[in-house]
Amino acid sequence: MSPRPNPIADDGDEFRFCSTCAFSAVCLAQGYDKSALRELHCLVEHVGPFHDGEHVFREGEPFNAIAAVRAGTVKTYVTDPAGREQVLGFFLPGEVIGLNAIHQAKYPCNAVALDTVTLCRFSFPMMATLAQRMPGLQTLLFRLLSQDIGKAALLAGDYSADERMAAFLITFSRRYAVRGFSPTRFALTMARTDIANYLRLAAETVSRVFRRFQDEGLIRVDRREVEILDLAALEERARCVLRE
Amino acid sequence: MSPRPNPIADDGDEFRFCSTCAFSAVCLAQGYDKSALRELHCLVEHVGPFHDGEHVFREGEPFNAIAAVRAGTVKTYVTDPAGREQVLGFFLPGEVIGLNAIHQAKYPCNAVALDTVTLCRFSFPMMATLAQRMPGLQTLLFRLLSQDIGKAALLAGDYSADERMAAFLITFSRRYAVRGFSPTRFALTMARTDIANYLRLAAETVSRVFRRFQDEGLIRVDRREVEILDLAALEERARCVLRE
DNA sequence: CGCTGTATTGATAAATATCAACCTCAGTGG
DNA sequence: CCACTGAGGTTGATATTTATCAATACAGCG
Repeated sequence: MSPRPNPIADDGDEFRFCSTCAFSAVCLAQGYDKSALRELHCLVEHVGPFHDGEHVFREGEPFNAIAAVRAGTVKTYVTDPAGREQVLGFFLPGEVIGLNAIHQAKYPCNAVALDTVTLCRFSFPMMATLAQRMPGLQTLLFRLLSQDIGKAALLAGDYSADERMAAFLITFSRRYAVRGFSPTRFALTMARTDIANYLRLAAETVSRVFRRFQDEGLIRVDRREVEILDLAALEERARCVLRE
Repeated sequence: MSPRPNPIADDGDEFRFCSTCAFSAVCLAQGYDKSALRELHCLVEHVGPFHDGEHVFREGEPFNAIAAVRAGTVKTYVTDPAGREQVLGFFLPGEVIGLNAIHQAKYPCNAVALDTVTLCRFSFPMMATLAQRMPGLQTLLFRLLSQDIGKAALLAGDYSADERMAAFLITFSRRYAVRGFSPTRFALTMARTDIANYLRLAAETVSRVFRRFQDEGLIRVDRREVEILDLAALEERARCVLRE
């Protein structure tokens, strides 16, 4: 799919989580004993791989588990009654999908693999029960949920195509950086149409903004490979979206 | 402020929550005994009134409590580095504000009263602790948080001015209806500029769409009073946003 | 009454979408 | 090995939506 290997979280084992996983810090940081650790591990089920285009879940399916992306990229989207697709988000290794399904007890959107995806699936009912006894886990869940409210609101604002594109690139840069990958050089795993749809732009506009950014020396784009040449300048453009 | 009295939730007492409050159902539905009920009540602090334009909290302030709106309307918004305001949402009686602050332990946005607002404030740390022993409360919190992720994503999509305005009116209609008020006749408590900003439109566009809807017989608008004349037709226009 | 802030209306401008053509690359199969 | 093919991407010309600017209306209030 992409010219360089996809970022992949290192696999966990019986006593360690995958290092990039959102849940990895819970036990250790809180100083839980081995039995609590093991209990949490019991909830984890490694699933996949899902291949490019395969669905992880579909809108309306009963919800029973959230999942941390272990490798690959997941796209979530909905389709309106007229069949128009609306991309809701992209999820990289270490990020959690399915949190928006708790409310209705069924998935409110579709989730599809953009490349080869593996997941760590956690039974949500069991996790909630365990969270009763593990304040740290409960706190983590509250935080993850709260964080997603903010994320969803980020790009909802009224910003120009340039501002949204810059913010898009910066968030990916940072999300890769957190997981130990280069913040200035990465491969976008999604098509231009997906980026466009996510940012409420036409695919042609995405092309044009990429070109403009390249002509201005901000980035270098080759197919889906992106190199950020002037991170500071790009951040400056994204400032109003990211509010810094 | 508005020509008719604002919707107000009936006050709770030591043993009952305000009837429209999101938290009212927790105890009774779960069959908790009086002591648990009293514990939850101990967390509640009635605050306000806040008057039109007064801030309930401001961006960056330390977070320690979520609050259910008891009366009035709260607007949340952020301002970007250039000083441009971005309205994030409006909160009616029974709805909960502050959920997006858990993540960073400080409020990520401003909250301001649009009319006379009273709140029931709940200490979040205490609530989280109590939720350890009350599965129903934990579940409610998870649900409220999850729900807000979806709400934030609703209007983030790429829809026309008409579609967004229709969806805006329909959601208010339904939210009032849930609280026992007329779904077809209500007063908008916010200015046109706020509606416009929230929907990523110019205030002039809001005026024009209102006029068009009125000319088409969908609604009747007089200042901030709205009457929905053809609910079905309006819902039809909002369908793609609400996905029904 | 006249002021002030909010809302409406009309004319024009700007941003972005749409349409159409073309390019490029990775497969694919002769 | 190489032409064919098709999906994804780019580019240019034009259309459309919505914003912006400017003027006016209108209610609320001292």
